[in-house]
Amino acid sequence: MRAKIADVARHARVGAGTVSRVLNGAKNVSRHTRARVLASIDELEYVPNLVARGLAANRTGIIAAVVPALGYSQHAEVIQGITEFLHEHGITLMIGHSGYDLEVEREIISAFLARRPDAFYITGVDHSEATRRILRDSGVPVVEGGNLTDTPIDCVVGYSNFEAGRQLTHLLHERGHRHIVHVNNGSEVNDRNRDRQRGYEAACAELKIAKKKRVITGTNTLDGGAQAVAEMLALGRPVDALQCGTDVLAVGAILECQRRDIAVPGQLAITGFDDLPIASAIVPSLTTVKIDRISLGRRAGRVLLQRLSGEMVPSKVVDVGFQIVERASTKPRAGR
Amino acid sequence: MRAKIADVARHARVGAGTVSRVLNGAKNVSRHTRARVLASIDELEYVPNLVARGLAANRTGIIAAVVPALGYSQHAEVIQGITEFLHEHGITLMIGHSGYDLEVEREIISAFLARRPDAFYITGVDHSEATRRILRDSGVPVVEGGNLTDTPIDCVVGYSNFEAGRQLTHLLHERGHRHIVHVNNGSEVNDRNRDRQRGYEAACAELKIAKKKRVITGTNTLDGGAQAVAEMLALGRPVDALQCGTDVLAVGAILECQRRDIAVPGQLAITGFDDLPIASAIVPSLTTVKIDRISLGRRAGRVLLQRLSGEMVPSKVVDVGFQIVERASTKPRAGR
DNA sequence: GGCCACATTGGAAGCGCTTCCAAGATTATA
DNA sequence: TATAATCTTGGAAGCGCTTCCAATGTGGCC
Repeated sequence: MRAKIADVARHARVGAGTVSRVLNGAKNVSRHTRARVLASIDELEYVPNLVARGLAANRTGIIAAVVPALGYSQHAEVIQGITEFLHEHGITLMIGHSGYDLEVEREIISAFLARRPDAFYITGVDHSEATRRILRDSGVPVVEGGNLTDTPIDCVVGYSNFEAGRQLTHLLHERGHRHIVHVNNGSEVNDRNRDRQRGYEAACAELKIAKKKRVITGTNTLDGGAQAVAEMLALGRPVDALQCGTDVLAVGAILECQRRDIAVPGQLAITGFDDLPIASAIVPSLTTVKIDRISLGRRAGRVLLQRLSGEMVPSKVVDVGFQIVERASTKPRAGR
Repeated sequence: MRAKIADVARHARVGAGTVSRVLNGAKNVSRHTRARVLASIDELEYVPNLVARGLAANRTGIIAAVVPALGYSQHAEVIQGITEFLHEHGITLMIGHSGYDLEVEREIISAFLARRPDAFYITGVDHSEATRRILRDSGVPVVEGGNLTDTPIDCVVGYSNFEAGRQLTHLLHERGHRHIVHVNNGSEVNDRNRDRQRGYEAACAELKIAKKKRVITGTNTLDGGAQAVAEMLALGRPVDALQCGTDVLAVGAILECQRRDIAVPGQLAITGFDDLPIASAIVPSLTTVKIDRISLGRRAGRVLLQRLSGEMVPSKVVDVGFQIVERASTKPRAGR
């Protein structure tokens, strides 16, 4: 049988309360007693039962995270950042994925709540009213991640997808493009992609360039990107730039252009979003938006920790910024 | 305040034990009582506290998973599969990553054990002796995933990396290649990649083709694949095929060949491993090994569930198989 | 009608910990 | 040295649930 706190107490000839105090780093334990307790813990190979602690202390040391899908490295990286940071603080992550469905998201959050997590991380800033209410009522700190909003449930750590989309369009405009089509992933609509597109639309208005019918692809896949090229050609109007909502779409588009012998960026400039590893390796390399998601995750972890230690968070909204990386897929066309 | 079981009991005019029985689907509760309890649960919006249940029942309903890194979609997909399956059964996943470091893996497992998971999923079949001992001593069911072994800690769900590597080499041989170099990722050595390489070596021996010095790249990245091409050229011997340990390396190699104007598969055939989405989209499309990782995960979840319901598992070793997908990167060279 | 087997139920004990309170030990102060 | 203030400490209560045991109720059977 595993040793329990009473065994340690008996072995060290102290009360259970004292062992608990040693374990939790309370300062009012004499050096001598502490040493004896630590020795006993060592000898008995005692490992505290965190389930029991969770019940007694009403703190589980667990944080619940909900992402749309783990398979996309973007989300996985954020989770990795959060885990890395929190692990150092003895906190464990419980994970679920919603498949981009807000109703599923709500269900998962309800289910997680029964496990009494100390805090929640959820992806994005769009959630059903029920979700917002459940989370608010629970009184648990919540960090939303991956975008910005003025009305977070509690806190938000992200970057402005709107502004990034807007700046990309401006970049294309500066490079001489006037016929820019936006490619969005229709099947996995979410606030991040929606805001990127809104940024594009805002820029079009600012620049007074005609906003082309955007090409909606069925899925956020390489195939979707290829299909977008086909749809663009079918538009029957001149298009000189494709602003894709994700790198996956953009890479799919580049590869399709390779197959169709469309010169990139000569005939068609292409931009992505995410700076996946493939973005810098593909020929031509892809202009895109880079977000350091591991550090976004770590940052979210930090905020989570502050919130649950009761510390006041300096700001409800943490902007980790983004960086536009210009590469070959949008280089100005030589000799024009 | 949240309702607790005693509140429900009082409201339904029954004992707490009866409510518990209703909650846990015990059959010895009269229809009438059950209905009354359910009504009270509904009315009070009672949600059981799973932490307390975990302590009392000595079952937490949590399964711990340890992967090398979440950022690689392969692992994320397995996790997604496990989660999907287990969620339906009210089980939640606790997740950690080891960064391909067996010592870190041990630490994480120790830390997780304090949370009393009902079972463990861990990636791969290579673990430190300490890890194996800790897990054995804990008496918790363990599923190792992603490879096969005759000596699992408990159970294993995977496929034969050895056999896949071996068959790939045979395929290249059938297509007329005799100078095959294996590219492995040196920095993240793990049993899966090691076994793929061993399969290659076994095939070389069987086919009596000279085994070239394998090119070791520093990292499992696109850059690593590009570098492998450089190293291969520096070998100063004829090489007509590159058998890469992962799709990432293979794609990196294809892109480097594009830059260096090496015809694939004309001058050099290339194979990968994993069947990432990019494998079928890239030009030329990549011959690789496909594993349905989501269903591997679901399968692992099923075994986990069987193990912890005490059910006898038909076999300690579950082989989910793999599939070699031949694409353009190894098509026989025309006219020879 | 009496007895037994079985179904149903209430309630106490206990899961392993934290935390509060009160008591005892120690130190500072006069 | 006496007293107050402060540090340590043990131990009980309690976190919200499950589960066991005993008690009650129910019906069948002779």
